[in-house]
Amino acid sequence: MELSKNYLPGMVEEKWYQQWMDKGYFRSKPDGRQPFTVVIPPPNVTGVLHLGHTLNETVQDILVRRARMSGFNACWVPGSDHASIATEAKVVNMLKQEKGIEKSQLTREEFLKYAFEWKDKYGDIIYHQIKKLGCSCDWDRVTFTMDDHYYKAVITVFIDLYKKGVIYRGARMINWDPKAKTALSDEEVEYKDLQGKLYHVKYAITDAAGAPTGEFITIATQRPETIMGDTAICVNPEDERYAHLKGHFATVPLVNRRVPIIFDTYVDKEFGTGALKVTPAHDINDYNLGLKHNLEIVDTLNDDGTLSAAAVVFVGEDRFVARKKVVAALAEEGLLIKEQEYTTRLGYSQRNPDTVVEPRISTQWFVKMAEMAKPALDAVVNGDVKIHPGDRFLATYKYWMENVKDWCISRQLWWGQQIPAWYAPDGTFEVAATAAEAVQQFAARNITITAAELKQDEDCLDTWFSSWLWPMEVFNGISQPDNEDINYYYPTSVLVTGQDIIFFWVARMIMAGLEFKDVKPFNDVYFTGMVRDKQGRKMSKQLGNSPDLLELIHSFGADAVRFGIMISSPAGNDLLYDDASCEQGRNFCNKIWNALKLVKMWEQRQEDDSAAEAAANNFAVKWFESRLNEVQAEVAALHKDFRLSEGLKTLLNLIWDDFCSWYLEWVKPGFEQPIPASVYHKTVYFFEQLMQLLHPYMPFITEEIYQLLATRADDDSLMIKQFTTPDAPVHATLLEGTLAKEVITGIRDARNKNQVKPKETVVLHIETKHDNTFKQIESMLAKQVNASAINYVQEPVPGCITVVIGKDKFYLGTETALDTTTQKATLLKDLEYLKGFLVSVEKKLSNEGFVQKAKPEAVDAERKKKADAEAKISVIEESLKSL
RNA sequence: GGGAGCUUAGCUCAGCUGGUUCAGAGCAUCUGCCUUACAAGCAGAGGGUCACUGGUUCGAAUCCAGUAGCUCCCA
Repeated sequence: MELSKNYLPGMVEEKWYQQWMDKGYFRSKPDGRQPFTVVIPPPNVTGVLHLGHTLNETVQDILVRRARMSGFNACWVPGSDHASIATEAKVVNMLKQEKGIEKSQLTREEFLKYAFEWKDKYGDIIYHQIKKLGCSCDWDRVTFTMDDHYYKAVITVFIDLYKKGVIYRGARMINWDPKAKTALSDEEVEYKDLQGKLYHVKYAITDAAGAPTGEFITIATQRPETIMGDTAICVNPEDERYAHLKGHFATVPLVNRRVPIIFDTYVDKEFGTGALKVTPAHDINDYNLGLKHNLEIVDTLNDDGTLSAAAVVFVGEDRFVARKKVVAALAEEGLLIKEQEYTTRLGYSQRNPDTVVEPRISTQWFVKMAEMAKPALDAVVNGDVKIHPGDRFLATYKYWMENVKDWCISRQLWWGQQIPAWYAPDGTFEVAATAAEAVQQFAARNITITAAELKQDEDCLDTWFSSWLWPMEVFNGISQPDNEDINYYYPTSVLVTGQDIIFFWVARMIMAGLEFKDVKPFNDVYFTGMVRDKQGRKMSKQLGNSPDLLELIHSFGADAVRFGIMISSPAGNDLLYDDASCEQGRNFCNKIWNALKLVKMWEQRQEDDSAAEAAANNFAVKWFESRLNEVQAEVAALHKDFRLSEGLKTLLNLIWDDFCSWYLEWVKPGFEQPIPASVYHKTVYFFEQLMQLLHPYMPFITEEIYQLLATRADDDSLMIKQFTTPDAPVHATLLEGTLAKEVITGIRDARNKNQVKPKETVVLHIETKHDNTFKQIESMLAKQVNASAINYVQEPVPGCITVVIGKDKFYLGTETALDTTTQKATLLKDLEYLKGFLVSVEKKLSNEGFVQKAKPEAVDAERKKKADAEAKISVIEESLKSL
């Protein structure tokens, strides 16, 4: 069979993914084996996968594939998230731009139909991408957070928590997104530093009787447009400037409202003028002050961010337009004292990043968090749930858990699970799965009402209120408790996700798991870093620095992309993505492919082992076997610590350097020469082992090579081939291998430095006390340094290039005219280094503190180093003399 | 303002429980090679006061404290 010049990933990937699917290798069903369960962090159905997902999915696939090859019943559940607010915004936009339809023109049902169409389209794109990447998900288990059973589960959980008193409905200060016109949770608000202005405005004072005193009080505010909602002025009780104003009132400009002057230590005397305008409807701190001092609440904003009728002036104007107008009006009335530059922090909506969030009082549904937080905190603190890497995120997690506030879960949206609360015309309500059940519950309270008279709550639930059930409900753990799957697969093994959703998702999943199943949702959490471009910038559509995954796969191959993303991604650290690392992956594939071509060339050229060649090659085989065993153990250890990037690097070196550059060159027969059969079979075996180790990282090329190396049975696939336990490596052999490499490199360097042409052969004379060591590697040594003959000598050979490696000396007989100066320079440099080294060792040994206090092993080691260095020095000195 | 992390070669990063497996890898650079698997390659080479200042110790890139700069999270 003719093998192509370079590795061509396209066909190979298509072919193997289809075969794996056809064979059902991705599928998992409960059986006697131990499960290894991973649930995908469901991507939002808002768009396509980006490199962050690529990293995530690759990490999961590596873990899952390795587990599957290690005797576990591996199950990776794919799926997607309905992403309530984000998707609804996208659908609303799409309807407006593509069809000219406003959301307000549609009924809820009509809108949801469009939303589901959107979800089908983008869900499919996402799944297609995950497949192209080679992910071994169980596609029979695809779950969407709005599937019927999932919907039901969310409603069940809502009702359950409501009945337990954990969910409540009430008017609270919440974060309002005026663009999406919905409430948000605290976590959905992102703060940005901004240059703003502080306006100093004076309010006229009246006495207790209402008569103007002619005095003014000046306040400083960043938000003059909220003045119309002021219901008090507050000063610090210890502030002497204002002490005389006790019992007085102030007049709110523009609306002439008479408001009390109150005293509270909350106000910072030093800030601004020391006097604070209190607007309980539009600031969380003012709200709290208002509660404390029983202040009136005047809500001057509409839900779209325009001023409401309660504002009296500038009604209907947008809040930012109103600000300008208010400032102008105040200036006109002579009430604006000054404007001052001021750095402030504004909250923006996570999903509508241009929209400034308004603090607003609103009746919403909340989850009490404090109770649930406690066990979830303990689970992580006592190590029941282990976070990787290290404890880096423990402090953050702890802080959030200990200071957690109630979770606003209602959203004024349609795309999501509709809140199962049923209202009677008088406003009283019952929480129940259906209207019929609600009717019964009303009846139990002696209220007779029909289902038709009931109105279901219009709002839907926060997306995260469904996502937090993910590890359970993908196995129907809530909707059908105690089914076979949930009992077998739960808790899941490891969760792989970005550190940015530690609170949104990870923390809440732990709470939900403990609350509803009394069992943590996963044993380990592996946080990946954020993918940035090579300049360290976040990937964003605006910058256009986010590569398209399918295009990357198309130009480099899926394995190369997986390689590229993994090679530079230490756990938890951000990674700077560069196409160059995919190129490196592609080159690696090509290297492996070419090694295959070489080995396949030998297939027809095997000869009986009787030839002396077999024995001569014995060392290479022995050595690589040990190397392989050594690395196999190393990789296993790295995996245990989730150091996947290191694992890949280790395998890259093993394959490229040890296998291709050393081993294959050592066993390579001469041009069109035969190869001993035993060596050939060993080589194929090693190659298979290497492919198996690499398979979790680069599944396609490894399977392809495995299948091409030998004729395989129909059900023989690398994907499901089980790992065997490595033997212990032979230490002495490894050392001999290292020595062989050093000698070869040293001699090659000497050839280079002395400008011996690569094609010119040399005669190699070895002066050593260990002839046997070199005799077993003689033929490969000759091949590697292009020596026509090897002799053993006791004396320096005149007229040769002298090379000293360790305690052995090598003389290269060559036809090239010799220039001893370069040799001398090399030797002198080595000598200088060794002498310096010897001095430092001797210094250590003559230090009494060291000899007395250091561990005896350390002292022995130093003594050995000293002897070693001395021996090497004398060897070099001898050589120098003979030059 | 509170918390966490980072600072090692031109660049991106490894360096676990202090001691030649301790100063390493990959990219980039330089020098030779179109050697019959691979030029997307091969063979070599050069390059670092381990941010700074102290401390602990016989011994510090590694442990501790402080300083500076950067990043992230929270208010």
